[in-house]
Amino acid sequence: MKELPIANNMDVTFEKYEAKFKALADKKRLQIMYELTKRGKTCVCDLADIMDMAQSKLSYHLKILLDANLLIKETEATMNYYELNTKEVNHLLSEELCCLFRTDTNCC
Amino acid sequence: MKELPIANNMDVTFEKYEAKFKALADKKRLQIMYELTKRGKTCVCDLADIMDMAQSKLSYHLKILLDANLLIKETEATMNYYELNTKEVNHLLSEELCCLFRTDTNCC
DNA sequence: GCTCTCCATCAAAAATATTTGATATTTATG
DNA sequence: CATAAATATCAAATATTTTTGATGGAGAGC
Repeated sequence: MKELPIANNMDVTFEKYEAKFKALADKKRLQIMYELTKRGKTCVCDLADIMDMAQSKLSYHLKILLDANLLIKETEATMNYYELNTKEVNHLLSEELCCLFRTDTNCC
Repeated sequence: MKELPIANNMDVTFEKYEAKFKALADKKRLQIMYELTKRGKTCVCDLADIMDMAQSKLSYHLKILLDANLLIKETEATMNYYELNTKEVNHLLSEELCCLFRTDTNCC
């Protein structure tokens, strides 16, 4: 029976948050979050205009945010809509960051 | 006179948070934060033992956290002590993350 | 069925970040 | 003063992430 270092049971936790912070660790992705906070549910094509970003590049960044569970995706016909995963963002970020990346009733 | 895109005044903000989230976006660095949350002010040599990490590598990661203002550094003689920048961490992270990376009176 | 729009995915290239081992700096100690 | 301990920094090697342009699939309209 292999002994594990004490901190090892935390590894899964660290990995989980690593993924989430990695997703947030990019200017462009923060701007995507910001735009979605302001605009609510938005399709990729509109977002491509707003962000002035090549479509494949935008898809790449959206996927990273989606995989981190920071966004929610909905498909309607040929269009894909993305919106903020408010619950997850609120779980992660402070009240003070709400103006930027959170949508709350009692904030700001 | 050059016109700036509307979102440009936010760029500085996005860059600021990009740097902070980048610093948090690493398993090892999250573990450093965790250890410092538990232990308080700790010298690099002790941290190297705890983290089981080469000294130059540890210094590299500490510098990233320090540059992001997530840690505070104090020099005493030949030893360098690091501790959590509680204020900054609290400004960034949610209450729910306090058990891991925040030191608060009324938390957990 | 053909063509168009919307969007994800892929592979190659480019850019960044991390690791490693060596070296330099500072202070303490004999 | 010589040496040792603690730590930062540097440069080269690796590894990871991001960008780019091309390709393909799915639904809508003709």
